Amino acid sequence: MPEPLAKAYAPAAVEKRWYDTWEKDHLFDANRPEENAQDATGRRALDKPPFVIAIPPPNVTGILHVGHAFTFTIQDVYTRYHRMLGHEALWMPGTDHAGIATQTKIEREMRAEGLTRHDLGREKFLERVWEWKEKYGGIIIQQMRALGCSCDWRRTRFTMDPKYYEAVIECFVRLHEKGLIYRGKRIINWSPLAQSALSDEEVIHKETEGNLYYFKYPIVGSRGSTPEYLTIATTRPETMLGDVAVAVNPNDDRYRHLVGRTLILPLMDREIPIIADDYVDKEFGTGCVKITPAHDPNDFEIGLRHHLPQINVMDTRAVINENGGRFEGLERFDARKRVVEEMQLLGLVEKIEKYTHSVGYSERGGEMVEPFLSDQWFVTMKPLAEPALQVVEDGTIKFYPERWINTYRHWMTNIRDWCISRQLWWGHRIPAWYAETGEYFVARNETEAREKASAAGYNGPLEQDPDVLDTWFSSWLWPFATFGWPEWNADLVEFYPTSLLVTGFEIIFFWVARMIMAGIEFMPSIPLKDGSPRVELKDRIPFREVYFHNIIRDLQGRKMSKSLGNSPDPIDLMAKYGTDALRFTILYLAPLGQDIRFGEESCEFGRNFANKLWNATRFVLMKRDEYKTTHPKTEFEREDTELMASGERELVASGVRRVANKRQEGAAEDRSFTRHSTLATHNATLADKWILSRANRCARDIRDAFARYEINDVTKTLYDFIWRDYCDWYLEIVKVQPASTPLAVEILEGILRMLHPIMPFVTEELWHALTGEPEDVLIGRDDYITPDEGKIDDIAEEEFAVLQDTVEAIRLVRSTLKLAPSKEAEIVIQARDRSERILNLLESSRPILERLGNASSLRLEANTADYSSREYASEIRVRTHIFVKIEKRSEVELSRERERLQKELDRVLAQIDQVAAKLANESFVSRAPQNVIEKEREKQASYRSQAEQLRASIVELV
RNA sequence: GGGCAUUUAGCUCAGUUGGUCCAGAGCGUUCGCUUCACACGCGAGAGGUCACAGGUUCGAACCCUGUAAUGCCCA
Repeated sequence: MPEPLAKAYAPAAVEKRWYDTWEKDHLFDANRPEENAQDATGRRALDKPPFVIAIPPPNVTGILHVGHAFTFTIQDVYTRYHRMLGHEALWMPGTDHAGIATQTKIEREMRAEGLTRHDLGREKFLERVWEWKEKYGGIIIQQMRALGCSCDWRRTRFTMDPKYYEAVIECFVRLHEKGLIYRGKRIINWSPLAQSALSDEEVIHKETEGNLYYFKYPIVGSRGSTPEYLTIATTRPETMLGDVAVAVNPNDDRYRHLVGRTLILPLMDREIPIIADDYVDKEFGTGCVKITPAHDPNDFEIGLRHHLPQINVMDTRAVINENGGRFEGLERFDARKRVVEEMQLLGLVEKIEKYTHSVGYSERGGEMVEPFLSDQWFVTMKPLAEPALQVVEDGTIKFYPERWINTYRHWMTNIRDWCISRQLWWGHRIPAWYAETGEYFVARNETEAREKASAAGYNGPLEQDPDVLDTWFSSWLWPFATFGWPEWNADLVEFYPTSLLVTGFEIIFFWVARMIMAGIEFMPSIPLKDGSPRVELKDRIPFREVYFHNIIRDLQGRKMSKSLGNSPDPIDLMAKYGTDALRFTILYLAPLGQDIRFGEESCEFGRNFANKLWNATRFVLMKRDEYKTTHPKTEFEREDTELMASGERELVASGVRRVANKRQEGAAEDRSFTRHSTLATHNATLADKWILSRANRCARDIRDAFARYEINDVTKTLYDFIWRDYCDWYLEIVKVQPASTPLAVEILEGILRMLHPIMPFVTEELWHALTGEPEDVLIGRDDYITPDEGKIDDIAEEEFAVLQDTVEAIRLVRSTLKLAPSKEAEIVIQARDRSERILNLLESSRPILERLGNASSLRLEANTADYSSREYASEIRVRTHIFVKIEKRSEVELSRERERLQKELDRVLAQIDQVAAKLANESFVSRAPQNVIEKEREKQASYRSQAEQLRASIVELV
């Protein structure tokens, strides 16, 4: 017998114990088809349909924040849900190497020791990174365990694992062979802090206050004594050192005559041409644009069109170099100041205006990005983008919410080439080897490179490109490289494409789009299970559904950030409120496609709910024990005896049959609330039918909400059903209707299963308390509840509503009379309109009315007589009229009663006016559907009689 | 500048294909309760011109148009 439950739920011990048990029992471990494969074609190795989620790998440097807790909870819920639905559920965990973040972290550490990476050299530096990774890289994985994540930890992957590394290199080589990777001198986004190139996606544009400087460039060969000038406008004066031309629009009449002439570039005293180009906006500034091909992407394009030189005036630290003449050695912002000062001294500054414009900043380092001309590697994106757009457009991959298709489409149709080289050491080194001749050879390794070189007639020394690849260039392979691509294996064949991707929309370009491209591009090399080629797009895509969740904000709507200190540590929250509480709260607050406002105190909500569930179970256990002592021959016992006789399974004296290994027994699938017995269906009272109806309605609604990825709806539906229906009403009724105890037990057991994916710990604990199952039988292996829609009973719900309404009316009267709950009262209930049906209904639920209304005597009658308002306080409802007898009432009480009734009367009268107006409206009567009109008529009649009775009562009170 | 969202009770949000629930819940608030699971609780209240202006309709929180505010993405 389990220990009696404590009075309040204390999560800490429970969580640790169950998580350990789950891991020990391999609950999270998906079947390994490669171990079971029958033959080389991997003939169906899984006996269940797979459900697979590949985790968006967190940075190996990361620690868990609330945003992680949110996204991981969603993934865990779906994984556990599908596991219980009978799928081979696999949640594939891992981390990425986070090139820039990790390298800067280590470098910062080394700076404290007065070291730079160059002091160590590449090899030693990488050793140090690996050491660090081994030591601290697992923190977030441990934290995910605390969160309850049911990942298959045996399969944990890291983007720098040797096999994964090979996959990345393979991908590079194949794309290069296909001509989709090229090396070139282009303007890229340069991060002076990281000393590396960034992709367009790693740059954040922010409106920034700055100045627009108007500089005068003297025109060569000006006639007359006064020099002629052309005025250009720029936000980055320092780049003028690298100017090679000034451009005007060819249709600009102001300057047309000057095209072809030259200017003196001040400060540098260089002669530069005036050119005409369509790119120039006549309206902006003066209509004259300085052209600096080495420091602006647009100027770069113009430079190419006009065959202009590219003068790079900065080094990689954004310090002016030897091309900047006497400005050499100045940092970019100092250079800006000096340039402006000197131009002012020369009298060449026309004006300086305040100007707000968009400036790029590094997503990581936060510093201003410098457009920079350098040799980098690029992926040609257009050919990859086309099919990737198609599969989303045609629904082969579904987005939730759907509207993200627009964003996706926009990016895909305006896609630019992807700069994938990074000037770092930590990452996948670019597999290109350079010859002294300047030629280069892309190969899987140095040996292969040498072969290629000698085939090309070169046998001299080779040097590998020092740069590494963008981290995203490895993570775009995640959904298949984690399964061992490019090698064929049964895992890959069984589990790819994955089922669901759960991620934030902020990485839709970084990652989602690119994974789709990579899947389509690379998966054709892996044949399908039956050995046939993987040609169709639906077999090549990396996932079938994408759930974009939004970000978590604080209660003021601000983004969570370390610097604001408004980001609570999930580990603290779990310790304080319980992991289940955190999980439940976050999900409850998370409508699909909307930001979530979250504060630490929000967790009280989930904690209270967990505690409510805990106490409900305590109560049910208590009632069950009572029931068994007073009903020795109960359904429980009967069932147990029968089962024992049949020798089918071990029995527990719990009222809930053991379900362990049920699937293996090939028993008929019954996943409904009443799978354990038929006791719920015979002798069912109204309340029994009602709770069964509500339970199945709840099960149906959450199934639908799961399918729509409206997971907050799932939690809301469960919360309302469990607290409002089951606890508030049904358990109260069990107190007066002990015969309903077995059903209450069954419903509770079903509740625990429905809730388990969301609150895994408390439900596991309570389920064992309820069923008495041994530790190795887990709720997470049991079946999820399947709604029995035949049990959804509208009539029972409608009838029960009358009962609820009547009880609430009694409570209202008692409350306004300030009758203490301990004080019993004489109560009369009349069925209005002499309704036999209502009368019978109330009669059959008499004990409930007596108990919940706390009546010493209860009379039920058709409305034959009115009771004196001076003796009886009353409340009128649509179906019933309630009287509560009062012994002696003061004038104050009488007037309070009168007030309440008057208020009700006013409301009813207003209703009558409304209805009357409708019915008097000829177009309503002639055009509205018959049933709507009918309802209005009924309403009118009902309101009228209510008003009548209210008036009568009031009159008596005066 | 383009696009996507949001705007309902003091706060956070529900509101299903326009017609019942007098527009709901949680938190907060007021009143009353140690009623034999739960004070992390129970019962009863107060509190909303459903952002604004038009339109469609017999009927609009819901559909259409416009405006405003806020947020995000892209340029």
